[in-house]
Amino acid sequence: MSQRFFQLNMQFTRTFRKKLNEHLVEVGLYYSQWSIVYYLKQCGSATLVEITNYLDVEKPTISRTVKRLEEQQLIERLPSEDKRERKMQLTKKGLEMYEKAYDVVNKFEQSLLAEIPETEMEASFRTIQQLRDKLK
Amino acid sequence: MSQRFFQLNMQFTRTFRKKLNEHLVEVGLYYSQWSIVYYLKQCGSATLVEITNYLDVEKPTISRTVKRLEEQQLIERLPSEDKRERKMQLTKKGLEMYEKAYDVVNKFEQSLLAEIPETEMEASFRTIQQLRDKLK
DNA sequence: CCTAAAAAGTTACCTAAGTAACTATATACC
DNA sequence: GGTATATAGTTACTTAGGTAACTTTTTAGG
Repeated sequence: MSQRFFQLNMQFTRTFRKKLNEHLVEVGLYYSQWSIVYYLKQCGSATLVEITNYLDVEKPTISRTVKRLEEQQLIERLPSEDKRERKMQLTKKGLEMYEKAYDVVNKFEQSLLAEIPETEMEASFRTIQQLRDKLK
Repeated sequence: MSQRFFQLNMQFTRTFRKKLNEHLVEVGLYYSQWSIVYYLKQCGSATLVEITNYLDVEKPTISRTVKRLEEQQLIERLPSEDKRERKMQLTKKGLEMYEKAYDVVNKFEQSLLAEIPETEMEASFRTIQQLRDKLK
């Protein structure tokens, strides 16, 4: 049973990402980009290391995705005292993108959640949280 | 709350794969390879399309991973009537690999599951299963 | 029987995530 | 103040996943 849980969950997240990407095509964003745009909206601005810590993804991966977001002019660099760091924030265009993408993501997630009891979701949330904490 | 569940779960599976890969290094296998070896052990033999359907991963991805497993002589081709298909099975070396990797994976998964109540795990399993079914 | 459609794999090329090794800047310590 | 260490980010290269387009073989329909 335990075996199967992890396998099932790996498969689910793979398909989840795939389907969400299909929906995000219409606004011109990938899920990986969305997760950074989402974070920057919440916190206003952040360095690459801060994004790395929040998403728990390695620096080179973040570096590349941030580069693409900058090329699309969805985010921009902020001046900083520490010359090593790149502090980024959403541009006006990025904020508009956030609004559009939020709708797409939210609609998709809500459609999945319909009919799943809240208590079950809460139990699942706790479980995944505990599992994640153990990994660290 | 729902928002966070998907984000949390994506992050968890990413870290899960990473850590499991670190453990699997000692037997010389990647998680993606393990999932194919595991399936071939369960069903005896399978074509690429059958593996594709079981894992819900696209054909080119499976094709590449199978190629590597064959190069490592962990799996081998079986003769088949349909000249299009490649029916694969574990070699003797592949079976030995299965045993070693099974221990690694099982130990890792059990260590994560310790202290998590069974009822919570069952609820989580049902939830992920329902979510996955909705995606299809 | 012959041709069109379907199915199994492969190839080429895209994004996503990882490690290792590097540069440049900032901090700590003697 | 000068040197060693730590931190931020990048570059090069790996595996993992995806799509689109292709070849080869099989199946279906006329």
